[in-house]
Amino acid sequence: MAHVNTLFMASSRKARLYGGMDAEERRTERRLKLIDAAIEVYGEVGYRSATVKAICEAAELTERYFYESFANSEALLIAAYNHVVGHLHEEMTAAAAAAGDDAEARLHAALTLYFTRLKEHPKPARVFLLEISGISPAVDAVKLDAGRVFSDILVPPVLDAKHGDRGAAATLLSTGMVGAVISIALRWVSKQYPQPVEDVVAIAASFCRVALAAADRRQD
Amino acid sequence: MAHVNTLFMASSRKARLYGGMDAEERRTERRLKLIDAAIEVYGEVGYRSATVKAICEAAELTERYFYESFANSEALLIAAYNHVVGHLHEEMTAAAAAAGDDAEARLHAALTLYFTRLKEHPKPARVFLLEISGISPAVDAVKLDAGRVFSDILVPPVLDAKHGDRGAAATLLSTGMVGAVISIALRWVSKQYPQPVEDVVAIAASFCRVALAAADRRQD
DNA sequence: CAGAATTGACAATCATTATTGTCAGATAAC
DNA sequence: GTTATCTGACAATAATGATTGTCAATTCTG
Repeated sequence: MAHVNTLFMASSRKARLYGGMDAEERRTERRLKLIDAAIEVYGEVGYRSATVKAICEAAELTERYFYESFANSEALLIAAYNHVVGHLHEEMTAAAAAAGDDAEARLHAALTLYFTRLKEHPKPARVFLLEISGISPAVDAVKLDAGRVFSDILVPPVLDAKHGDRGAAATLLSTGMVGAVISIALRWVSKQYPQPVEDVVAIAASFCRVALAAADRRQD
Repeated sequence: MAHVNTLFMASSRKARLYGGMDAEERRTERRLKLIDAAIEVYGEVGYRSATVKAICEAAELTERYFYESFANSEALLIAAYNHVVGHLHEEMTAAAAAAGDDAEARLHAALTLYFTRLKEHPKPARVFLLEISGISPAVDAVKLDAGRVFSDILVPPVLDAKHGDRGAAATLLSTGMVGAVISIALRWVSKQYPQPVEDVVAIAASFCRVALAAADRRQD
């Protein structure tokens, strides 16, 4: 941000063009290239062994641009994670919506999309299943948040009428459900997809049904 | 090992006593002190920020003795993990055995012991729930192994008569079950035990029942 | 007590990588 | 073509912590 020419920002005139893009476009392009490179490199060697230098080389950019877009390594990990997971969650939501109103059918559709994408893209899969664990409190918080979204897509929450909030038991139920699904995914991915998608979906769904049934009971 | 006086090892004569202990006793005592100190320090600041120096200070030993007992930091983490988890598994097995023959009752007893210990010992709990994730392939393998043992205690495996092995689906089921229980434990611990033990046990058990039911079906 | 083994304190080395800084060459605007 | 801006390569700095080495003090044996 410090690099932007603040002198001319206020005027309506665009910044100087390079390769047909103005300054801001170039910056966001570089940012995206770094995120893609990060996913690639994390997928190869893991976050912990991924040096800033290696990521920059993969992105065909120099360290200078790394620090233009990210405060530090961890910020890039978080950005990459949100990039991958945000997109996946959008797709899952769409798949669930397309499956109609039946909770079972929606669950099945969302899970099928999830495991299908996991199989199609092993490297991003690695990023958000493996690399994200135990880095720092900040990263943990991001992961926790994503878990909540994931859970809400699979089994839409039933709000406690009294408190306008979900109860403590419901929180543990979705935690368990997400933990089960992620663990299954993790093993499936790291064993290089031994079972067909449908089989894995069926097993994952059986754990989701625990939360689903509890939600139904709470509805009454 | 290189420090042991090999010249006199072969003879039946004990090594020189210090503080009433012979050389080997002193070594294993130091090793244990290091493991205890590691659990303490990991519990305070986390594995990642735990320096060798800090652990040695907590153990009231110097770095020299660290490298006498462990090749590196990671080796100590693994030893500490196995120490904690091994003991816990023994207790769980005993609790299950004491509960008789009913699968449900055994499951309930094992889970109750598990969550009770978690609450009694927050620091060791941290070590094997949090600190163990994503350190290295070697550590992951240790964790995977412990997961298998944990699963077998909760829901004893039904072996496939044909292959003398559990099927692929059964593996994913136990993975999911363990993932659910661990995730629930993780959140419960990190939120400082908001619910009573029985409630948490009940929720965890509902996920275990998925695997239990599947095992029963396979039995027929 | 004399001598050997053992211990504790601490310095020295070594390795790794993030982060900042410099500068020459490339590119666009006028 | 000239100048200001932007870019890429790479060096310099800094910080951290693991690992090894040294040496004097302590504790045992005979």
